[in-house]
Amino acid sequence: MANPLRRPTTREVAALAGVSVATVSYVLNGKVERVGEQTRRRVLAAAEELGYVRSSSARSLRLRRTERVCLVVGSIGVPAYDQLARDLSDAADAAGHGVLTMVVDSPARADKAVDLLRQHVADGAIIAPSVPYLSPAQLRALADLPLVVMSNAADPDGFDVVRTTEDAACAEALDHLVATGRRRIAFLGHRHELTGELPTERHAAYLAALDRHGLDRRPELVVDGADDRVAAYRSVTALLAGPVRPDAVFAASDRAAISAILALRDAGVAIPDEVAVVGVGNLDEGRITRPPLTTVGPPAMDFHDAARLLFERVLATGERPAGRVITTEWTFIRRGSA
Amino acid sequence: MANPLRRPTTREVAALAGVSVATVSYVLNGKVERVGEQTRRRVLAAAEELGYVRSSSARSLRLRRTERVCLVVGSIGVPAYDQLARDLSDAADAAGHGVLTMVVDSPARADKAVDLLRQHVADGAIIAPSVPYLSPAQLRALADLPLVVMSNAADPDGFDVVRTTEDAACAEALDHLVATGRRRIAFLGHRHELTGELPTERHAAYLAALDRHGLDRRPELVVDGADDRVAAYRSVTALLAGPVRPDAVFAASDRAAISAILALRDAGVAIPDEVAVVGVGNLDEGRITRPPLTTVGPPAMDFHDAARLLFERVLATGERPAGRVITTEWTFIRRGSA
DNA sequence: CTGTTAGCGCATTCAA
DNA sequence: TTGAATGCGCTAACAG
Repeated sequence: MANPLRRPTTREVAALAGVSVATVSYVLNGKVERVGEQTRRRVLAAAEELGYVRSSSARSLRLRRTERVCLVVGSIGVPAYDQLARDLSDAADAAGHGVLTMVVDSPARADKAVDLLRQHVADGAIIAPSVPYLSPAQLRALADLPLVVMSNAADPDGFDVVRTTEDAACAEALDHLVATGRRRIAFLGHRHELTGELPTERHAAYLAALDRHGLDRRPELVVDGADDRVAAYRSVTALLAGPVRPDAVFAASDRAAISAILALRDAGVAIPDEVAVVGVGNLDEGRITRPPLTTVGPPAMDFHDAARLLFERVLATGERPAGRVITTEWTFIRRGSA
Repeated sequence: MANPLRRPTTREVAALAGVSVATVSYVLNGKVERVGEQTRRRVLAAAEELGYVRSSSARSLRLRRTERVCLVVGSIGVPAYDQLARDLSDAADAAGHGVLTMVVDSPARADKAVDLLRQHVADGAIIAPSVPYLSPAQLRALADLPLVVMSNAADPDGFDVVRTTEDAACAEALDHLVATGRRRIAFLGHRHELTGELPTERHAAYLAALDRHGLDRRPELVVDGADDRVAAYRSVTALLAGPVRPDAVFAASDRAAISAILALRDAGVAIPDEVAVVGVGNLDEGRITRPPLTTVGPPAMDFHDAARLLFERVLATGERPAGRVITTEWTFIRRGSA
């Protein structure tokens, strides 16, 4: 198969430098106290000359750790993940670790990701929010690995959990819609929310709010679009031409909510007078829409806590910490669109 | 450091099944012809009972390959990368490989990525388009590894290159702007384009077009925003209030161009009559703006070719293929905004 | 059909 | 301060 490209080994470096492999290892790992300055320089020169690069497999095998962590996301192209990746990378840099990202966008990929993680491709992992397709059983299968799960659906079980109060915040947003007279509230969901296989909070919050206020559940008002700006735009446009004209749109993502605003404006619908719009996520982008987007989310995108939890686990030397829970406060953020 | 979680090994599985480690290996690797059905089942049962998972380090060390490939991107949150990740994952699935993604969003991260790649964390890699911070020298340092570089700035040198004709397409777009009477064309660039450290085609195409048509280069018309929708919106808004009011905006990304359209509309500026807008990338999202976005890009997002090149290299058994070049046709796509 | 054995490249103990 | 020897867990050649 793969061209097994031969790379120089410590043995060859040792030979060239006229020392033993042990000495090479000491030099390469900065055990300065164990080797003389002369030797050190000779080894470094030899390594340089041969273009030596250490083998991560051999090193990980010997060390029983990879010095890498993994970020598991549901898709690339989600703005919030960007910040998560940055915050995790910062923490990883500080710990001298690398960061690998895995994209899980189908059940098959979830299996593959779990396999790789169990095979110890990294020393720990953060499961980003809203990675569907990863079942509780799969999470449990990973519990040997230092793990931080960002989900409200998970309970700590050998791993840490980072939660949000989005449930309550969504409820508050929906209550607000009803309190301001909205009766035909549309829901713009993620694809996996609409198939009904995977339960999700935002859809559940929507249904609960309807029930709580005695409003009818109208299936024709529940449409697709939260993962895809174009789909969201089209869904809302279609809604306006449909049999039940909504007087509010509750979108499961800010991206979808922003598309909804564009669609409504293009259709000449007044926001929020005729149709109110609420998103979820508190993207910065919501500040530049007209009207500015009313949403539900954290006050600021900040994932340092999650990263910290992960590295506390990854670097833990003795007993593993018990499963911890951190809760990030989400609130209803009222701007102009509702 | 890391809790070196002890996992069962083939040896233990072998002991429990009452066979040798070789037999376990045969069973686990599907060498059906080498082992009897009875034994096979016993081994599988033992592995199951112990919760055996193979060690990727040990396996990679022995095999001299990881059965993983790497996707190197400049940031998460770029819509085009989404499709690239999908196309690469499809090819990887077919080859039984895993996909790891690395985010390179600073020179330091570029170094780290190059290190990991050289340490053979994967059997090959695709460098996505517009990953700045990766120097030609670093690319050369990686040339031992099967590599596909998506860049117009690179020449094949032990690796394959996937190019686009965006140069010509940008030129055509800019010529069109000038031909339709635009004289004060603003440029909305990526941050790394504006610092001047890293040359980029789109900025170069912009400057070349100005020169070609004898238009003044006006530094105040060159602004930031191509990486960030909010920044783009603000840049354009600021431009409208500035000393030199543009009559066209050439944005280095469609995301920025879309923000430009929003900003112009919010300011009551007619598009394209008063100000024309052109983006780069041909995102689907450009179809839902008002007016629809005029852009430069490929007819469709499709990265199968790049993925194919990579796996041809990764799976190549004999001689490595010489560096190949594939060129993707980009065109000027005229819709409503210019 | 199954077992024995020799490394893959590296870090580390123990002697010198 | 340095070197020789050992083994991390796995696969594959060879022997039986």
